[in-house]
Amino acid sequence: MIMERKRMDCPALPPGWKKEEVIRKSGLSAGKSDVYYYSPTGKKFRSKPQLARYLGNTVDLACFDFRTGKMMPSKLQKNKQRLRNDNFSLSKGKPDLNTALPIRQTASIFKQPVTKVVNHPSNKVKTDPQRATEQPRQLFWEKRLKGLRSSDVTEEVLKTMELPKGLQSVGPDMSDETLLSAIASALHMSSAPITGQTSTAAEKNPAIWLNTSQPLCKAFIVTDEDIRDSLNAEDDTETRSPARLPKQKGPTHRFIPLYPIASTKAFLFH
DNA sequence: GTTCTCGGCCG
DNA sequence: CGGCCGAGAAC
Repeated sequence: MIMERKRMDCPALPPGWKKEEVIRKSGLSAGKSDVYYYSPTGKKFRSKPQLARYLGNTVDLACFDFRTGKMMPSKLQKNKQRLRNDNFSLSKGKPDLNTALPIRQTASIFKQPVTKVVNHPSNKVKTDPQRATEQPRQLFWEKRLKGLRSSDVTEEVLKTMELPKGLQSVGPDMSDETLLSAIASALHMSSAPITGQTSTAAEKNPAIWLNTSQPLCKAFIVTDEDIRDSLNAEDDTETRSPARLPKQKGPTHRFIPLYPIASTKAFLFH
């Protein structure tokens, strides 16, 4: 009579890794269970530290739950380090969303917020009330969103989304992953229209011409058809299909979000 | 010898 | 209470 001795595939680990749960059948701890993992070569692992030692940097186990075998983003919050908070919460926009984005990262080992001085007794710069509330942002700060994933309320890590081919990245990191993070963040941070980088100069030399209030993507066009497709995709929560490639002809609307952003706790940050 | 299993420590 | 690992039992 073989109890649950199946070696199950473990999707959170690289292909070939198996997980096994063994119920203790006697002794004081009868009924408890032990969890083991098997590498593709068959080596047995019986603790998370042991697993981490073996995998090294190849897999980030920070949010890996050894017992369940799943990625649990809440594990990240373990850090007793104070949450750097609310540099963005003062800004207008979508206050109901619990999203704290990374603040400026400097060459120093400490992450330091910065304040823009817009008026000072010894200078004659006029206060621009519109700019005064705006937080200075680090150029290409979106790069640091790389590797971070969103999760739903059950803490399942969501599948990533495909982006329309018509969306193109700008800047030093052209990966789709960062592009998606940049756009999603832009939608959360402000109710202002998302246009992408409308200046073509930004594409040629983003370090100089980048509009930091817009995400790191080229300007794009959204058609009526794209909007219809996007709304249809909303019904299909399982296979959330990507919005279609923006067309360049026909009646066009700018400034429409391409996706209904998944109703999640959005991005969890380290 | 290796593998399996439960005890028990420690956080 | 649960994760981790030691060590005796089983093979």
